[in-house]
Parts: sequence; C-alpha cells; structure tokens
Amino acid sequence: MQEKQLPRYQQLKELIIDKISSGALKPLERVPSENQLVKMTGVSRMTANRALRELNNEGYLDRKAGIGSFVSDFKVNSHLFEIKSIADEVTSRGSTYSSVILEQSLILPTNDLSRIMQINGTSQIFHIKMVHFEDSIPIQLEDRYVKRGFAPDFIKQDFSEITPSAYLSSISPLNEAEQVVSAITPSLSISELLQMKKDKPCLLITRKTWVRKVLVTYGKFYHPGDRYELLGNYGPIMRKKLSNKKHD
Amino acid sequence: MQEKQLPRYQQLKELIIDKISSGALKPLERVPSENQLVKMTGVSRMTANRALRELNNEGYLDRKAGIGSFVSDFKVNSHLFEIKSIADEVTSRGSTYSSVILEQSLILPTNDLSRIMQINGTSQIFHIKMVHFEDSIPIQLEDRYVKRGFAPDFIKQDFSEITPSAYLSSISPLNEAEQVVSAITPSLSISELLQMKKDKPCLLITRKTWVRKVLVTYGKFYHPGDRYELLGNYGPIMRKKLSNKKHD
DNA sequence: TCTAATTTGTACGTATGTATG
DNA sequence: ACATACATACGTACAAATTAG
Repeated sequence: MQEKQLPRYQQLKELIIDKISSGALKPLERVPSENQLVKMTGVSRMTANRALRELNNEGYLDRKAGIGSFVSDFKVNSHLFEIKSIADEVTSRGSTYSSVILEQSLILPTNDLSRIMQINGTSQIFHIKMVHFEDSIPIQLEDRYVKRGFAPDFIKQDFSEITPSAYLSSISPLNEAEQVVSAITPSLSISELLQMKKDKPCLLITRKTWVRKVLVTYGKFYHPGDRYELLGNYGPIMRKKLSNKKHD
Repeated sequence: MQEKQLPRYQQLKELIIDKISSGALKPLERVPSENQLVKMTGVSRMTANRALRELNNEGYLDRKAGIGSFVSDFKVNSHLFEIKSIADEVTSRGSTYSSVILEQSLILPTNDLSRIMQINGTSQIFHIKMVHFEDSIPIQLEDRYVKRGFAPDFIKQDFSEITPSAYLSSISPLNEAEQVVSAITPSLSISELLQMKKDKPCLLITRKTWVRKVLVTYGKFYHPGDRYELLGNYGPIMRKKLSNKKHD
C-alpha cells in the first residue's frame, strides 16, 4: 500500500543509493552538489544538505568542503562491513602478500549450492579456490562461488593481481553481508593446503553478500586457528576516516 | 592544543554522551527536550534538533514524537556493539537458559593481568568464572575480570539471576569494545567443563570493554566449536528498531 | 469528542564561515 | 579576487503524535 510518501530528504537519499547500488554511479565518481540538487529537484538547500550529510555519515559518500561529494570507494565500503580485503590486511601489517590459485572455473551447482545461492540447478556459476599467504605462510583458503550475471568476466580475471573480494567490490559496492564464524576441525585436504599440523583447529567464516537484495556471492574462508584472528572494534573508535584521495 | 572549538551541535552531543557514560543519565531516563535545550543553552531549536537526532541515529537515544527523548536501554546499546547477553541469545531462540558459577572472588592480578587491565599490581580485581547452558548443554565458559571501582558490588551479585554482562550494562552503558575471535584447541579443563570430545576445537572470544575511555572488563569466552556460531549482519538490515517500551 | 499544550519531524529561507581551485 | 561547495547556525512554519484536561 504505502499511500504515505517518504520525506523529501529520504527520497533524495534513496535516489542516490539506488544509483550507487545499480552501478550508475561508481566509486569515486562525483554526485550532484547541494545546489545542483536544489535546481534539479526543487528542494531547499538544507534539505539537500541533510540528504548528502546523512549519506556521508552512513559511509556511502565522501564529502569535502570546496571540492564536492563523491561515492565512497570500496575501502570505505568494506570498512562499513568490517570486511577487509585480505591483501590489504596483510600489507597494512607490513607483510608481503601472495597467493596461489587452485581453481577458477564455471561449474554447475550441486543441489545444496543452488539452494543456498537461490538459483536454478541448470544455471552455471563461477567457482574460485585459492590460498592467500602472508610472508609465504598460508593464512586463508578461499572457496567462493559467484553468480554469473553479477560478474560475467569473473573467469578472465587474474586473481593473483587483484583479490576476488576487491574485484567484486569494484564492480558494484556490496550493500549487504552476513557472516557466520565458527571453529572447526579441518579436513585433511584443507589442513594440508594451509600447512597446518594435525588436529589443529580452523577458524571458518562463511559469508554471503548481496547487491540490491540479490545474493551474489557465497564463500567459505578457512584460517589456521593459530595464525589468524578476527578483530572487531565497536564504539567511537569506528569514527575515523582515512581519506587523502585525489578526485578528478 | 585544539584552539578551535567544536560546533555547537557537537558540544551538545558530547554533553549528553558524557552524562550517559558517567551514569548521571541512566537507560530509559528522559533527556531534555529540544525546547528545553534551547532555553538552557541558547542554541536554536534546529541545532538542538540536530544533536538529538544524530544521537538517535547513533543509538544513544530513543525519540518519539509527542513523548520525548530517552536514553536507550542496554538492549539497544548491546545491539550497537553487536554483543548480546548470552541469556537473551538463548531465550530468544526458544531454548532454556541456565548457568553454573565456578568462581566469584576478589583477587590480586597476575603480572600479565595487571598489564592488560592497566592497573597497579596491588589493586584487587573481581574474577568470575561460570558456564552458560542452553537446554542443559554447555555453550560458553566465561572467564572474566572486572575492575573493582567500576562495580563495587560485583561480588554480591547472584549471577544465576542476571548474567555478568547484563549486570555490568545496567551499571553504565559500555561505550567501547574490542573483541578478538580465534579458534583454539582447548585445554583439558576447559574441554571438560564444556563437555567436549577430545581434540574438538573451541571458538575463543577475547573481549575488552571501556567506559569513558577506561578499561573496565577483560574476559575470555570459550565456545564449543560445533555448538556455537558467531553471526554478524552488515548493511541496511541493521536498521531495525524494536521499541514498544513504557516511558514514565 | 474536542481542545490545548508539548514534543518530535520535516521543510524552507537566510546568513556566515571555511576550504578549494 | 572570485566562484564553487560544504559546514554551521539561526529563525520560522506547519504537520504528526501524544498527553492532559
């Protein structure tokens, strides 16, 4: 039903979020200024200001006085989700990142997989399996499935250059994620790939991500329990912005 | 140095956050209305509105048109931190919660502990050790230290009635937290307390919480890997408010 | 049911300051 | 010096929700 219309600042926000989600506005691109929004939509400048200011607070935009408002790049988005690219994580610790690709293919999903990814069993999906290293020591086994329509060129990418996570974020900012963290005893093959001693535990992160309410990826990420920790900060600490980017 | 003064709406926000953090304003208590803030501080109503509105968005306050603005209760705060009381978690799944207390005492910290908790080695601190059960099956071993000054009556509490987490939140909303999640092989004693099979992994959460920039608790939470998962949602899903509370 | 008072929510208009190019 | 763009602040107005009488 929804007879009632949303407030104008909210309509403006959703208009812009939609453009970001659909890819019409890409990371680092300029969004209309407050005054442009005034001319375009007829709202007052304070209303346009509120829309852009709140989008900034929510991490969708980066704004700078005298410059303009820009769509956040995927780093900021991943910060929003507390999900960082593993390569960034490693290099930010001052270590050397490397990777080995075990599989990169287009496959038919199993029954379980087609159910989880909410697709027809006859639609092919991408599968990537790779190990990520920090200073030549394995720290993550990535086993990920990607919906074909979302990233048609997934199979052609060189994932030793850009991680799947970073590549997917570059296509379109992911706007929803769910992850489950658990501790497991790894299978023999996983244990070997991660060069773990027998009977040592694994930290397993199972993650789904959505774009515009459509599930686009499903992945399992295995970490050696004694070589990896998942860190979370909550509270005012979060309120730090990095930036120092060039625009245009 | 900070010659430059903060914007007035920000000063107002910090004024109110300080009162919440210090306990001068407790959960569910009324905060001054916009018009009262106008009279008290001389700002315009829109400035007072912005301060209260942002505190609402950040989860510090619950506002209702026609009623007023109130400090969020600890449930909302824990939502902010993504840290729920284990008892709530269990009962919200429809299971029965119970617990066994192993230790509840005032102790002298070890060297490591006094360093971690940033206190003098001669100051006593509280120690609680207990097991939490879901339908009589152990799901968490809690091993927590609490600074004495923060909760002087900690030792007298009946933690079979209220969990340490809920009790601490009731004293003062925690406004900062850090947690590290890892997978470990539990020691024999932990493995027995959690009724785990030999060599099964544990999910270990090590958590520190602060109030007003002062570390008040440090705890380790052990979960059987096959009976516990840590769930995180990120994105627009988070934007749900429950409420239905009585005010006055 | 009606009215009035209070409180929040939204919207507009205006003004001034600061940062950038 | 000037134009552009964001940041803050004040003032006003009306609407919607709630409570008190």
